[in-house]
Amino acid sequence: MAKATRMTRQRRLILEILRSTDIHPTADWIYHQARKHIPDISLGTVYRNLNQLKQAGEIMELNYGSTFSRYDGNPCNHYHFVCDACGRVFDVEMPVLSGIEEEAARLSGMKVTRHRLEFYGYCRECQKSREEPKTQG
Amino acid sequence: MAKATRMTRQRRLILEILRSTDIHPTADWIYHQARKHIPDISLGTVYRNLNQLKQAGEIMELNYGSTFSRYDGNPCNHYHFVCDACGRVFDVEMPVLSGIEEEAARLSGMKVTRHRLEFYGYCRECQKSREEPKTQG
DNA sequence: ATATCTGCAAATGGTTTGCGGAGGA
DNA sequence: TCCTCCGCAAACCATTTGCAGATAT
Repeated sequence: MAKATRMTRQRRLILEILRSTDIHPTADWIYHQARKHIPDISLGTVYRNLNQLKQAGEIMELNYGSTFSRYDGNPCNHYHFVCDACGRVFDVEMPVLSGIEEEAARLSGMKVTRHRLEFYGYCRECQKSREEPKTQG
Repeated sequence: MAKATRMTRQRRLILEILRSTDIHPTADWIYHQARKHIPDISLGTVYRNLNQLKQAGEIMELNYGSTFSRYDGNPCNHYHFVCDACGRVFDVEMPVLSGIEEEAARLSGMKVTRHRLEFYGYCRECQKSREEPKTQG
């Protein structure tokens, strides 16, 4: 049977923080937010709870090329856009592709249980800042 | 102007190793293969060249949830399957989705330059080993 | 009551980097 | 020639973990 878990102050706070933002924060950002409410919470506790919540299917861990993970409080599958310039992650309001997991399963012979789709490029802000300061060619 | 680069023995060997396998190896695996031909090659050199080749668009770095990266000698976009049990990465012979980057750009307002699609589940071998040793309920 | 969780701090481990010497163009 | 690259080894840094005390249930 599954191991029993406790809803501690720390775990509840971390989940609340993650559910109330859409910036896909890093563990460190969550840690600093959490310290505003529980000043002596430790970074280890943040990581332990993020892993526990992930295993429980309450949140998702995102790892898109950077040296650190970001976390998403929305556990339902959806797609992301990652800015190559600033590294920020945004949700893409696109309907989840239907039938694509079945197609991948048929083509590969694997048992497919989920899929992940990400887009890369430049976000609106970074597009702008690339246009303005015309560097000499 | 772009920085000049040299095709050293080490770089050529690393690219050859990566081009001649489809197992999407780790840096360490590449390092051990390379040592068979250049016994005193260093892991640092492997990493430096992998990064250089990646920047040159010759190879791709894959980071799918594990604590380490895997590398792909095929620089053209294609899709992958990652086994949740053994961690191995396989190519999926599925045509690249057309028009999806444009759709994401339209929906999000971002400048989309590329996308990545991954499937997760259990590979053929791991499906088998999950069926056989019936654990008692 | 007691097994899970916490804060603390040290350990881990994949990856990066500074250095002085080597070698590709 | 000379500038990029190499091997070596130490540094880096996000994440994990051992421990002893705290706490949710």
